[in-house]
Amino acid sequence: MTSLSKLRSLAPFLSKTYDLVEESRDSNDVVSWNEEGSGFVVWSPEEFSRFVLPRYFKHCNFSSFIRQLNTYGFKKASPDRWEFRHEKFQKGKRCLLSDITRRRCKPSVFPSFLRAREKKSSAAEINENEMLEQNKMLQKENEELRSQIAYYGELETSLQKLLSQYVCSR
Amino acid sequence: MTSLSKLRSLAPFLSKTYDLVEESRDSNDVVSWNEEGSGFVVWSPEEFSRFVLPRYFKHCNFSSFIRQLNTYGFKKASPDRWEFRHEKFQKGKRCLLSDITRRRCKPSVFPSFLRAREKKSSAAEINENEMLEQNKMLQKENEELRSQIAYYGELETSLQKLLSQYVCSR
Amino acid sequence: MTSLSKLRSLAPFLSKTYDLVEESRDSNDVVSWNEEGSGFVVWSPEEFSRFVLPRYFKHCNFSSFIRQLNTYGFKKASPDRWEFRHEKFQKGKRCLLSDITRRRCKPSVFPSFLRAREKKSSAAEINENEMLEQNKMLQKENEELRSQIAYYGELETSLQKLLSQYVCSR
DNA sequence: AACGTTCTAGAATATTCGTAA
DNA sequence: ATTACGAATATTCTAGAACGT
Repeated sequence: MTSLSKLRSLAPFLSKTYDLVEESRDSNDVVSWNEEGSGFVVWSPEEFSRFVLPRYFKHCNFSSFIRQLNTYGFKKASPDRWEFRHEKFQKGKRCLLSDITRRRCKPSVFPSFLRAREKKSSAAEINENEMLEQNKMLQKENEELRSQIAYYGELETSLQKLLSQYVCSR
Repeated sequence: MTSLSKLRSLAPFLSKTYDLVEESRDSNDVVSWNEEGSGFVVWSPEEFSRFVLPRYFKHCNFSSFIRQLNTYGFKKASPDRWEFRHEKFQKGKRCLLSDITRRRCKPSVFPSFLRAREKKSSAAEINENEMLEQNKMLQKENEELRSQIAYYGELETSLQKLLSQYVCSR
Repeated sequence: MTSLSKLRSLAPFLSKTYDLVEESRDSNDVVSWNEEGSGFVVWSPEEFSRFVLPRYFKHCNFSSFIRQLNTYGFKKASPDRWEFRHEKFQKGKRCLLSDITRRRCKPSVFPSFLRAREKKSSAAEINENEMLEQNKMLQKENEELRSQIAYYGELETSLQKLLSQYVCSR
C-alpha cells in the first residue's frame, strides 16, 4: 500500500482541495468538513468562488471546481447543500488522497484495443537474468488483468441494457 | 452548415494574441509586429511575461505562451530574437486568423503504453537496486489490482443472481 | 557499478549547477537551496537568466537550463515555485553528484550494426536499459488499469443504488 | 561519442462550455 | 432544475530531435 502511493504522484487538485478545507476548519463559514468528517461542505459558494478559489487555482468559477471534483470521483451528497464526498477524502486522513485516481476515457473502447495488441518478440535473443524474468511475468500478469477488465467492460454493457429496461418499465 | 471556415470558431488564443500585438503597436517596446508585418517580436520576455500575459491569459509563463504558439503552428523566425511567424498571422489581416488550426493531440484510446511498446526509446540510467525496487513495487501493484478485480468478480456473481431474479419475476 | 560511477567523469553541467547554488547561498535571493537542502529554488527567473546563467553557461535562457535539468533527471517539485530536486543533488553532499547520469539519446536505427561490434562489454547495460523501458511501460499499464478499476468501482456504487431501489420497491 | 543549446512536441492535468441523463 | 459527463482548449512539465562543439 505504501509502495503504491510512492509510485503515484498526488494530483495538485487533491492536495489543494484538502488544504483548502483544512485551512478553513476554524473560520468555518465558507467551507468546512461535514459533521462526520466524511466530506466537505461549501457553505457560501459566492465567497468561496471569490476569495478561496483564486488562492488555490487559476480561476474563480465554482462550476470549474465542481467539474474537477467529478473528474476525481467526488459525488454531491445532498440536494440541499453543496456537500461533496469521496471515500478516500476524509478529515485527518490525508494519506488516503493518493488512492484517488483521476478518471480517464471510457473503457468502452477497451476490447478493440485488446484486439489490436501484438507481440514484439525482440527481447527473446537477449540473455535472461532474474529481472528480465520478473518483467516478463509482470507483463503476462498485466495482460491477464487487462482481459479481465475487458470482461467487465462487456458486463457493464449488458447490465446497462438490463437496467435501462428496468428503469423504463417502472 | 454553409461554410466550414465560418463555422469554425476562432480559438481564444489566436484572437488574444492578435489583440495583444495590436494593442502594443504604439507603446511598442515590449511586443510588436515585425518589420514586414509577417510576424511579431517579443522584445522583452521579462516584461511581456509579467505585464502582458496576465492581462490576456491565466498565467505569467513565457514558456506556456510559446507552447501555445507551437500548438497553433507558429515558428520561431530567428535565433537572435523572439520572433514568431505563421502564414496566416499578419498585420492588418485579422480575418486570416480563422484559417489557423490547432494541432490535434492524438486520439487517446489507449495511447501511451501502446506506442511505448513499439519504440525502443531511451531509458533513464538507474542503478540495479532501484530497478529491483521498482520491480518489487510493480509486483505489489499487480497483487493489489488482482484483488480488486477479484472483488468485482464476486460483485458480478451477486449481480447476476439479483438480475436473473428480476428477469424471471417480471 | 559503484566503481563505474566513480570512474565516470562528472558532467560539467552538474558541477556548474552545484557551484551556482552554493555560491548564491549567502549573497542574494536569486537562487538557493530549499528548506531541507533536498533541492534548489530559483526565486527570480529573470535575474537568474540575466546575471547567473551567463556566468556559468553560454546562454541566458531559462528554458535551456530547465532542459538540461530534465536531461539529468531533475524534477520540478512544486507548481508554485521554480524548485527542482534530484535524489543525488543535496546540500553539502557534492560527492553524490557523480551518481547523476545524463539520459542517453535514442540510438538511431541506422548505425546500430556499427555499434554492435563495440558492445561486447556493455551488453549488461543494454539489458538494463531494456528492462528499464519495460518497467516504465509496466508502470503506465498499471496506472491505466487502476483508473479502469476505479471506473468499475463507481459503476458498482450506482448499481447498488439502483438495485436497492429495486429491492425496496418490490 | 558525449555534452550543450535550441526549437518543437508529447503527455498529463486544469479550465471552460455544452448537454445528456 | 439538478447532476454528472464529453470534449475542446489551456497550462504545465518533460522529452524528442536537430545541430554544433
